[in-house]
Amino acid sequence: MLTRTAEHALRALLFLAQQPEGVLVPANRIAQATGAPANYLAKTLQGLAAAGLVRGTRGREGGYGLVVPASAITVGQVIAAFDVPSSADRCLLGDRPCSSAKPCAAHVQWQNARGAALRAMRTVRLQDLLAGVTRQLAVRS
Amino acid sequence: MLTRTAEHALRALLFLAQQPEGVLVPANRIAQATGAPANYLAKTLQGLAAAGLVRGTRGREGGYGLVVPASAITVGQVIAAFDVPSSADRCLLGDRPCSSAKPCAAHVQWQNARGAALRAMRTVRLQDLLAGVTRQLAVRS
DNA sequence: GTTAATTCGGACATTTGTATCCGTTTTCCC
DNA sequence: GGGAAAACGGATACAAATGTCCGAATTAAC
Repeated sequence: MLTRTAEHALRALLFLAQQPEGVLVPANRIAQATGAPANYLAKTLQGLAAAGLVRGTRGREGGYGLVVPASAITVGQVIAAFDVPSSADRCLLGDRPCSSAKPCAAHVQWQNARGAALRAMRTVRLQDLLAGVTRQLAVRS
Repeated sequence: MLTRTAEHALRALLFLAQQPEGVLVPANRIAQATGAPANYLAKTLQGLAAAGLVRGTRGREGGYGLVVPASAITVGQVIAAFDVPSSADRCLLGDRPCSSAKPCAAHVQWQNARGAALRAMRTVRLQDLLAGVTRQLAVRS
């Protein structure tokens, strides 16, 4: 369902979404809070930054923060930020290449099925997952 | 969406579903028809046999055939036959373990979202993907 | 300025998924 | 019974994902 990297990313984003507006959290702290390997999460966060979901600020008192509100980020976006450029879709039936232009007999049905699964992920926003979570107070050490 | 192994498996099953009832097809032939690496597909087919979806018959004139009709196999089953025993679901929020018994705040929402995506795959049967495919005649060399 | 805290970026190590190879066993055909 | 065709099953090789390490570059505090 979720690649491991995307799962780390999702946790990190959910954690950031619980921070008060404008507060930056360093990668180390995020890793500690979400239980992700710190060094790897650092890379993952850079990926999220490249995708425009978070912004990293260097230097002392720096860290990461959401660029976009949690109501505007879907799980589908998070997944999409980490999947490969999608290997030129092979035909479900046999060897030949399969495109919308020259579809195989199963093409449309398969597209529909995949679409339904993706839609399910695209319709869930981070905010939805946080329903019932009381916004965390700003507690800095 | 689909792991590569599951994709091979799905193609193999769809190919078998197009065979006339009772006809066995050797793994080599399936691999050739679906464009999968022959040696690896052999292993994959053993997995499908273990899952009870196909049956392998040894010896000359042997091969693989569906155990269950295409109308009774869902894409979800094929996926499930090849994913890991599902690493004890970690909580979406933070480090602690998360279960239905002691759910985190995001637990229910996340379960629902995953459920919707899985349901989309479970509702697609192989037969649905083969709509519009004329059943292939038995042409043995 | 100097120092500490932080993101950046590359190089490397480890693990897991994918693929290959080869011998063994079973079964049919002659 | 002997040979060929096939599924089994283990050992190994390759590739990609995941995780680790370390030296920059940047920024704020003092």
